[in-house]
Amino acid sequence: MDLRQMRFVVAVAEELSFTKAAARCHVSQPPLSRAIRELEEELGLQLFERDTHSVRVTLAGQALIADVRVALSALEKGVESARRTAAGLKGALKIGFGGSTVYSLMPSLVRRFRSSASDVDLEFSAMPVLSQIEALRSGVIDIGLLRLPIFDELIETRFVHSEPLVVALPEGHELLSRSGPVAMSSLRTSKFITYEPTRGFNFHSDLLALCRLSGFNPEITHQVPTTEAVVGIVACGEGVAVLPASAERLRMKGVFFRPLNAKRIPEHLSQVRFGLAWCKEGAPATALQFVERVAPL
Amino acid sequence: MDLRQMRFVVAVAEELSFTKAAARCHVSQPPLSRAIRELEEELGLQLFERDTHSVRVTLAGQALIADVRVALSALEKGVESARRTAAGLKGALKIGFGGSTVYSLMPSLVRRFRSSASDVDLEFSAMPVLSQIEALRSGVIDIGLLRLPIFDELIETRFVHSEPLVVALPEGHELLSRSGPVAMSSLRTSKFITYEPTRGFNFHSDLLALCRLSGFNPEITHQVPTTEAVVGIVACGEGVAVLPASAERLRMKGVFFRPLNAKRIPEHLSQVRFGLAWCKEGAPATALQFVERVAPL
DNA sequence: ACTCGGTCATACCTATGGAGTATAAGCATG
DNA sequence: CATGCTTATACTCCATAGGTATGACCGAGT
Repeated sequence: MDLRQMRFVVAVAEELSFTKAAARCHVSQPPLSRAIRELEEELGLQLFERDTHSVRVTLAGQALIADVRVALSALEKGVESARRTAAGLKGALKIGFGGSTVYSLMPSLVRRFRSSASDVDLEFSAMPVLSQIEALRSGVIDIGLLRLPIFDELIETRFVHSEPLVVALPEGHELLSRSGPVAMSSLRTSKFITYEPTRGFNFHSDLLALCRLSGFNPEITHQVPTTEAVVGIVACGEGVAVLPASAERLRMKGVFFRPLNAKRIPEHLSQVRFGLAWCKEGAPATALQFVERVAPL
Repeated sequence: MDLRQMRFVVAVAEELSFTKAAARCHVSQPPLSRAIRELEEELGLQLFERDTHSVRVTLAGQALIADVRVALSALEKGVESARRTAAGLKGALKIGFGGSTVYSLMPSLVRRFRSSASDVDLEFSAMPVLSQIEALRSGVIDIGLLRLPIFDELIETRFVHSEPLVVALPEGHELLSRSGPVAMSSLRTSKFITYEPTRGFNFHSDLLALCRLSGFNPEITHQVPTTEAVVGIVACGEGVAVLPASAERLRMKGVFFRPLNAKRIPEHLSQVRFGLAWCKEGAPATALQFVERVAPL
């Protein structure tokens, strides 16, 4: 038995006519007749009862055809499934997210992706940016959601959106008496809480640049890995912090946020850029699909 | 895609080697390599990643192969199913049973058949013998369980077993004072209850022959269609009845059974023969299978 | 009753392509 | 570096799927 015979048999069973079935299968009638006769001989079973004017399906034929239909549709499904897998619309995708991306970037991106690629099984890992880069290289994650820029020759990135900076001030801080943006220079005497300086994650150095631009070197009292930790320590009254605006969503008792006055600060310092990262080589199709669906060029 | 390619793909995925897969498929390696390359080209998808020393299945390949396996096994199942259907081991079988066959013949035959042909859907119809013959000819039933002999040129029969005759006597009948077999001649003065005389069903005429053999003409007071009715009317005290031994299983208040003394009675009259009947032409395979399983020659 | 139109089966030819053998090319392992 | 395994390529042969032409058969319609 081969696929050709399978399709022929199904067509004859549906048309109850060799001629019509042949037309449907885009072959002439004699080859179809012969193919079916050969199949019957191969199986040693009569599948159709036919005389010169009518065709009936035998019980054995019905039994066979029911399963042939199943086989044909499984095949069709398989091809479609393979296509979707190759296209990255089906399969698995491991997403790493870090820093404050969870507050703004991740939910909207994942929702957007899910709505157009519902067959992809997502797996999430919260991890700091540095770990993300290593995780990308080792295949632990396929896509990283993180702060840009990243400098790694094996990693490709794409910008998604940027946020202004805000200043987190502890309850009782003198600057809270005035409303409106806070100038960097007015933080000259404050103590700073910030992220740990890690390779590839440059928020720390950006803070130093910001302060120097305003003519002072910040006094950094604590360096912790996560946004939650930074804001938590600010809440303790230990100091102030400069953070991406989405950190404002972390409503924590004892902490108030003010926009940072961005006048006279170059954009690459006053805006935090977020985006995607993936391996240039060996990234699964789902990752590339994610990139294109979520952040088309 | 054709079946050949499907089998090749599955073999390569399982062996992770073109050479071994080719051996398993009983072809040499080059045709297999080519077939798979052609399939990949046809689908526009890479199914295997291969270098000169190792073969890996791509994600798309895995997706395809999963469904190909389903298709292949559906096909195998279909062929098997068709074979069983053609052989009469699968499908439907309509069984008609009549008279007293339900007391002995039917349960044992059906159990025997079920144990060896569990895929056949049975359908039962209780019907008198005459109706069975017509039902067989019209295809309402495929197999009849009935009293033999049947004389119909389109119907074939096979003997299964025979029973002796018994006499059903109403409570208070004089012959009940003695135990042991009852001679036909001692019923000379009794009134008789018997089956309706119907074409093809010859119990009635057999009773007349029995009585005449003992030198009397029976006085028949009631003629009813079923064994239950005959025994019921005996229970009313309206007369006696001669019945197949299995009728004894009809334990009815006011009725007692005695063996019929079979001495000097020819066997065709003293024994009731039961068996199967089916159409000589056009009987479904399940009916023929039933006959051979249940009453092999 | 007979012709006509439609059906499925048969005969035969052509050409596609599947299978084989021989061989090359590439990468591990010793 | 050589050997031995792998997969890929080149080329030939023939089995067979497909086509055209035709035959056999049956039902419908005149």
